[in-house]
Amino acid sequence: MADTGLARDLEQALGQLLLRRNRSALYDAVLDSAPTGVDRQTYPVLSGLARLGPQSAARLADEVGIDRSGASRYADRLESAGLLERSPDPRDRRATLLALTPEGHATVVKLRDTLTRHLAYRIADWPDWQAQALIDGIRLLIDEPREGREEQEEGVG
Amino acid sequence: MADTGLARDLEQALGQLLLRRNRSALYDAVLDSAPTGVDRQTYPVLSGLARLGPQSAARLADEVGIDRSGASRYADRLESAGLLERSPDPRDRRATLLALTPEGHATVVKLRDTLTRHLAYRIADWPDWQAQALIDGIRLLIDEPREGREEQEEGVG
DNA sequence: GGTGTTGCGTGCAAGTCGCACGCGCTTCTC
DNA sequence: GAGAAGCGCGTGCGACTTGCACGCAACACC
Repeated sequence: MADTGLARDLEQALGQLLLRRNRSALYDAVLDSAPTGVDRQTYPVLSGLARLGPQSAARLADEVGIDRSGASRYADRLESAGLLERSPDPRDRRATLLALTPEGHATVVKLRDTLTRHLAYRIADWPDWQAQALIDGIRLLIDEPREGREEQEEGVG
Repeated sequence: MADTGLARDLEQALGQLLLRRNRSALYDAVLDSAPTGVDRQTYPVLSGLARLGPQSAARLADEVGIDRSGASRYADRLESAGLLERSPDPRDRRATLLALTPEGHATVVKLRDTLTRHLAYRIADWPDWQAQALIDGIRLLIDEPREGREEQEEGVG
């Protein structure tokens, strides 16, 4: 069982990781070369949609952690960039389903591949167990806080 | 040596962790109960100052990853909240040193302790090696991108 | 059929972010 | 030493983001 010294170290490390500088270092280079319509704001929406599949704006906003209004606006951008399509939900004509177009899907795949390559380069010298432990640790860390939720689909787009 | 499958998993896990929702889950509860002047924007400045010791606004902004103007403005807030003091640098009268007041220092310590307690609770069931591997992994991940930099002081406030 | 609820998209105000400017100080050059 | 060039700081400003609140359309319940 982990003691408080470890917790303190983790707090420090996590704090560093979440600093804007380091978040940017991990993502900006990739996103700066992203196609029109994709940027720091819209990428999470795009990526979340790939993860969840066609979804309502509200559900998507909740997944990403932004306001519904933001999700709607960013969907506008992605839509005019041809990466996303709105279609009425056949089951509920109030609802609008947001779905990636083939181009949108291809974009997500390409961006993810680029990110993956960057990361692969960065962890190239690590032993496998170290990388695996990092992955497991992160997953443990972000799975727990979801105590309020039940459904836990993890479909990869 | 880590292969690309691991990199892909890591990309997915990291992406999730950096989502606004999860970042918020880790920090918002603590920051919402923070004293006047401390919020999502000013906390990194406060914390960075504790880490680096008295520093110029420019250096601090670089550390946190925001613009100098932002650092200056957030310093204003922290200053009027009594958590930070500006003093002219005796070596260079252009420069202004930002330094925590005793109250500021106490605030950082308190907030860090709270964060640490939250994390300790969250990792309570983990085996030590898992927590340690997560910490090491994060540190490896954020140390590498600093290739452009030389100095690497790690003083804890 | 009527009433309350839900999902959506937009208007709006507050806040954030980064560029660019002007001012004071330092450093360099002669 | 005196002038010029460079640097650090704080602020004005415009573009953008963010979340609340509203109105509209559609559903659900009685």
